[in-house]
Amino acid sequence: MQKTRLSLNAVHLFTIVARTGSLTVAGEEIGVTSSAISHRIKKLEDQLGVSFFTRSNNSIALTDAGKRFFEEVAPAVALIERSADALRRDENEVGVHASTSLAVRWLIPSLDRFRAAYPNARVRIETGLAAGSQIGPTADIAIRYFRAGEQTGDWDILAPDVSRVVVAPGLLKTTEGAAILPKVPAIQCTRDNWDWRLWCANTGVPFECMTFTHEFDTDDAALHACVAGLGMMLGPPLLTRRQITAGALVELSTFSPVELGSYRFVRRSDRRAVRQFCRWICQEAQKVA
Amino acid sequence: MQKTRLSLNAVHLFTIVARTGSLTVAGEEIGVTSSAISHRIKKLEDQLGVSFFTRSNNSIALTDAGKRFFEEVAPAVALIERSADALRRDENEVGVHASTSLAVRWLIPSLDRFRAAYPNARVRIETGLAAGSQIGPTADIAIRYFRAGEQTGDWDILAPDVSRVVVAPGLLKTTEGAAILPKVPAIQCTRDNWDWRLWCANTGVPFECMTFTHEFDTDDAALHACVAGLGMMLGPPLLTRRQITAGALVELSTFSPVELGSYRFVRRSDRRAVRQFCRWICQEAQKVA
DNA sequence: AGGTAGCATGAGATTTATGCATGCAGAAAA
DNA sequence: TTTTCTGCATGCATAAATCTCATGCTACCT
Repeated sequence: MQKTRLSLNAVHLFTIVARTGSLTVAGEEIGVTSSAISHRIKKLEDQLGVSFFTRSNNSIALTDAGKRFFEEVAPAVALIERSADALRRDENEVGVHASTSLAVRWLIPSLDRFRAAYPNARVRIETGLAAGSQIGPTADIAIRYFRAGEQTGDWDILAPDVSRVVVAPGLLKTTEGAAILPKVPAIQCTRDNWDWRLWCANTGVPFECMTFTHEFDTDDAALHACVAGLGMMLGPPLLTRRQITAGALVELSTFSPVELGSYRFVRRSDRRAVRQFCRWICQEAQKVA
Repeated sequence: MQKTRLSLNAVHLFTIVARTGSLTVAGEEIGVTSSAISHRIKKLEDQLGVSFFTRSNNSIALTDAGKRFFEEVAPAVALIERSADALRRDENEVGVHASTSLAVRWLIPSLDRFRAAYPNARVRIETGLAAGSQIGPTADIAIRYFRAGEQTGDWDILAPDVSRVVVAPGLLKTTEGAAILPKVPAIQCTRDNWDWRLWCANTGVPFECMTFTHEFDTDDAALHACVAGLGMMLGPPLLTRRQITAGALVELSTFSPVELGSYRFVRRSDRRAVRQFCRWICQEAQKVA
C-alpha cells in the first residue's frame, strides 16, 4: 500500500521550517542551503499528498493542514530530541575516582585526547585526597595506588610503579653518580617513608645514608618541590613522565629501577562510556610504560 | 558541539528493533536485510554514545538504557506516524459529485489512471441521480451537464457536448445515410426531448421525421439500450467514447455535429488533492475531445 | 525603474544506506 | 558429542538519498 516509508527526518525538518517560517532560516539553523530544504519539504509533501506551505515567490506560509500537523507532531519531535539528549548526557558521564596527584599529574592532562576519541563522553573526576579514603557511589571507575605486596582484591592492573629517582636537572649538574645520595636531600612523601625504605632495601643503599629535609602529604606537592630543586624523590612514571619529557625532571640512571607498587582500577558500571574509558586509560597507561 | 544531527529515522528504526527484539524480524518488517538494520543501529548507538542492545552472537536484548529510551520515544514515534497517516487519509480524499451516467460511463472507468498518477489520493464518488439534484456538502468537486444556453454561473468548462448520432453497428449495416432516420427509432433520454429537438433544428431534419419508441431517464440506461440495438441516440462523446473505440457503437458521420451543451465542474476546496483531481479530469476530458 | 531577498528547479557531486558474501558463536538437533 | 542451523557483525561494492551550485523567477523595497 504505502509506497515509501514516512521519513521522520523529513517531519523533523518540517517542524523547523514551520517554526522559523522560512526555508532560508531553517537552512541556516541546520547548516544546509535553502535549496536542500526546499527539495526535502517538497518531497515530504509529495509523499504525504499534502501541501504544508503556500508558496509565494518570496515567502512561504503554513496552510491549515500544515498548521494542524505542526501542532500535532512538534511536541513529539521535541520529546524525542530531548530524550536522546538526556540519554547522551546521562549515559556518557563517567565518574572517575582517583587521588588528586594522579588526577592532576596524569589523568587531567590526558583527558583532551579522550574527548577527541569519544566526543560524547563527559568525564567527572572525583579526587579523594587521602589514598585510602572511601570511594563515593557516584564513581563508575576508581583508580588507586597499591603498595607492593598489598592485597589487590579484584582491582585490575593499570600500570606498575617502577619508580626511579628523579631530580631537578639543576641539582644534577653539580654532582653525579651514587655520591649524590648524601649530598642531595630526599623528599619524603609518605608518613612512614615506606617507599624510600623499600627502594633502599632493593638497591642496597643503606637507609641511613639518606637525608630527609622536606615532607609532603601528596605526591603532587612533593613533585612540585622536586621540580623546584628541593631534593630528589621516587616518582611513579605515570606521574613524572610529562615532567621528564619536558625536561623539568631527570631520572637518575645510576640505580636500577625498583617496583614499588602499582596503580590499579575497578570498573563498577557496565555502561558503554565507562567501558570505553577503561579501555582508553589502559592504552594510555601503556604509553608511559 | 553536536557533530551530526540526530537521525529520527534511526530512532524510528530503533523502536522497531526494540519492539520486535530481533534485527532479522525488524528487517523483514520494513523490507531490508538484517545487515542494514545492524549497520544503522550501530551507527545510532555510536552517535549517541549509548549501547541499546547487548549482543550475543545469536540474539540481541535491550539494555536498561535501551528500555528506558524505548519507553520514552516509542509513543512519540507512533504519534507522528499516526498523525501523518491521518493527514494522508483526510487530505487526500476527494469527494466528487456527478450524475450516475457520467460516473459510470466516464469517471469510474478512468479512475485507475488517476490512482496510478496520484497513489495517495482516494476518490469518493457521490452520484446524484437526477441532473438537478442538490450537491451535498461533502463533495469537493461537482460535475454536471449544462444545456446549451443555460446559465453556467461560475462553473468551469470540462468538455463541450458535441453530440453525434450513435447507433449499434448491427443496425447500421442494413441502411445507410439520411434514410436511416425514419427507419431506425430514436431513443429518448430526456423527458422533453430537448436534445433531439435542438439537434433537428441545427441539422435541418424535421422533428416529425423521428420515431420515438423507448424513453429512459438516464443516459446510462439509454446507452445500454442503444448498444442493445434498440435505436439511435445522441451520445455525448464523454459518455460514448469507450463504446465507440470498442466498436460497440458507431457514429453516424452523415450529420454534422451539433453542440448541445457542456459538462462543467466547480471546485469547492483548495486542498492539494482536489486541485490535482481537477487538473487531471480536465486533461482526461481533453483526450475525448 | 532597478536592486534585493527568498523560493523553485535541474544537474552533478557527495554523503548515506543497503545488499552481498563471509565469519562467528550459541542453540538446537542428531 | 558432533553437526547443523540460526541470527548477528562486518568489509566492500553499489544504490539511493541528500546536498550544493548555478540559474531563473517574482514580490517587495528603495
